[in-house]
Amino acid sequence: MENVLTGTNKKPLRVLFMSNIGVKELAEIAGVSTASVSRALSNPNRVSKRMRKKVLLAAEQVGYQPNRLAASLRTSRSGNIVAIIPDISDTFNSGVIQSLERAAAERGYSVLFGDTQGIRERELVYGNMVNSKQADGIIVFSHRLPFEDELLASDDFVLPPMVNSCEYAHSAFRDTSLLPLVTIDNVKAGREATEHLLELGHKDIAVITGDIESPSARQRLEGYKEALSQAGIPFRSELIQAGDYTLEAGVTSTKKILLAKKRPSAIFCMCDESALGCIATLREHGFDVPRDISVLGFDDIRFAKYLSPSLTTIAQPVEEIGRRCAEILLDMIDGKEIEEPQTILPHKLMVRDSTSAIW
Amino acid sequence: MENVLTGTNKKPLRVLFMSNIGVKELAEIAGVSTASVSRALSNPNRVSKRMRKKVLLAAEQVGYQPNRLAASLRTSRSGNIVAIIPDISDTFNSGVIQSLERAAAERGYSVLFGDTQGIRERELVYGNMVNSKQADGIIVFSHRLPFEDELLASDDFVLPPMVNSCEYAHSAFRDTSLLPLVTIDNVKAGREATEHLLELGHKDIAVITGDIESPSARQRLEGYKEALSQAGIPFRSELIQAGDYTLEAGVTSTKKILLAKKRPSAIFCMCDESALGCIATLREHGFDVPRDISVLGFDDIRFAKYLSPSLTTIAQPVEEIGRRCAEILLDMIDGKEIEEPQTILPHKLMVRDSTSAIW
DNA sequence: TTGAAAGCGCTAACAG
DNA sequence: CTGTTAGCGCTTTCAA
Repeated sequence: MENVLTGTNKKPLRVLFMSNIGVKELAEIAGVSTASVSRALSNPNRVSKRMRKKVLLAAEQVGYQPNRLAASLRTSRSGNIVAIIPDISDTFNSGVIQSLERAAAERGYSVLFGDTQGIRERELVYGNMVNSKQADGIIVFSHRLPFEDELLASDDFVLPPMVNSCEYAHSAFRDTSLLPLVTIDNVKAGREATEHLLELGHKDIAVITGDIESPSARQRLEGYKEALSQAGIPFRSELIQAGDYTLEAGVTSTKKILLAKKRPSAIFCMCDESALGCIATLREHGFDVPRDISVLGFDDIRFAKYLSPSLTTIAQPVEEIGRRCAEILLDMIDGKEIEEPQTILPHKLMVRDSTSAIW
Repeated sequence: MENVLTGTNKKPLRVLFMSNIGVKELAEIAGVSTASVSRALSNPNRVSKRMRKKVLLAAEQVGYQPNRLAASLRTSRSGNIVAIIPDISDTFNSGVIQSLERAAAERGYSVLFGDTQGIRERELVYGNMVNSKQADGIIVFSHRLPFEDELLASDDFVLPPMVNSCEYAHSAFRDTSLLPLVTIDNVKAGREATEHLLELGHKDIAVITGDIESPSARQRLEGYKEALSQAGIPFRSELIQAGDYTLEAGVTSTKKILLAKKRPSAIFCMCDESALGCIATLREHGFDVPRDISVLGFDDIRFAKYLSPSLTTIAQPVEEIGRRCAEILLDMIDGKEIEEPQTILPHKLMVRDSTSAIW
């Protein structure tokens, strides 16, 4: 199985993808030991300059490609992290993912991504990748821990390096208060969104929530209540529609809202995609936004400002959320102590054309 | 380093994440050989029922988790494929990715994704993951092969399992005619899009193209020319604006179009995101769509129909594209012969509200 | 600073 | 059908 690189010049029957040379062959070619090859390549400053040069040159010449699987097996570091995401095609998520991936790449890590569609089974599959050594850590985009309850309840089970993105994971079987997370102040954001509408003179403000199981949605609703209460306006539960952070929820919830006896003059949607569905539905039913009904979104997704009308919304620092998640997770993997588990990033109300004064 | 599982009952100083038991320990516990353990777990039908039962039970009891890295090293199958994508937050791409990932998961594969931002460097990094055995195959979303030209030019280098998604990769150094790809008939789609506008009475039809380097954009333009020529309308290059399949290109190209002496009555955008930017810009300049100018998109992204106006566009079978890409790639990895490298899927013109008759 | 050698955890001959 | 054993390609003691 010798080939051109080792001197034998007869054409091999079939050259596989690239020269399939390992440390051993490379060491032979360079005339050094495998240990030196490994060191020269992975710990360049632990060998002499000459050695380094010799090895690097040989590696270059034969197009040596280290087998990272073997290295991982030996070092028990896979160099992968896994991102567990309910829906990767969601515009807000994909923005976070993008910066996440970039930040991870900068530190030499790749991102495996698992789109779970919210299916428990699939969460478990991806959560298990750390067990099976395919990944060194996990970024969770949902509020559920990707492990069997049985496992979570066990004392023998310690959570692997893990970071929560934009959510507060909780479990009946495990204290998650120390789980690092990167998010915004959702209560405050919900309050500010509502205050904006109140300032415009709206009193009947409907809400299309995110997944009501999710702490982020509950917190935003909390903020809504706070703002209402501060303005002396009673909370009316019939104005609240349970959604799930999707475009479709925006559509169906809006239809329900339109059936109510007293129509609200404004709708606070807990994500921009829902707002998009909401506006489309309102238009379909003959209502103009914002003239007849104001709509306020959440996230400030990439094209919120290009919609018609451009969307008033709460901007989340997508890029920074992703980056911080990666940084914290990689720090954990490196064994660093995380001083402050909760990273609360600033949000910002973006006032555009989908909201207007009621008179 | 014995622990509870092996009988010693003193609490270990620190229990690592899960019982760190390997085939060897498991074999001992089950009272069989490591080979049998491996077989029972990976090739259940190659062992007796009793053996299977015994091993599975023991594995269950101790919470055995196979180290997939080790298995991969041994079998030289990583179980990963890598998707090389210019921009993962692009709505069309993320739709394809989603189904791709699902289809891969069904066959036991995970998807590593690399967002390249169109940067050559990063393409090479991800392309190299097959060399380093981290992935078994590649799905390329761009028209560039993710390998150094030097490598491509070399006879010793054979392409790894690879599939092109929605594009025709080409290289000056390598014949890519046999590279499997999954796409639609872009020429025909471009023609049909244009014909739709012609039928509505439009004669001055501007185009905002995709990346002009990309075959898909060229083909769509080809179709545009064909339709024009068939209608006896001369092609005018000043109507063509070079874009790059982004929202921002839609904005800037539209501004340029509006500066022209003779304003077109319709604009054909080669992707929906560009169309979104186009429409927003037209509106900003006081033009109503479709009354003043018709706009036609491409892709039929998830929310095209919810935009205002809802977007007339060419629908691509996103779900099927992703699935087919995965299937073909995995077949290649499994060594199956691919009978037909080109998979051309049907597209469909979706007529909505952003286009209308000129009179 | 370098080399020899052990072994990460698994699978796959091969032999029984 | 089951067990013994030899590695996959790398890193990392340990000794020189």
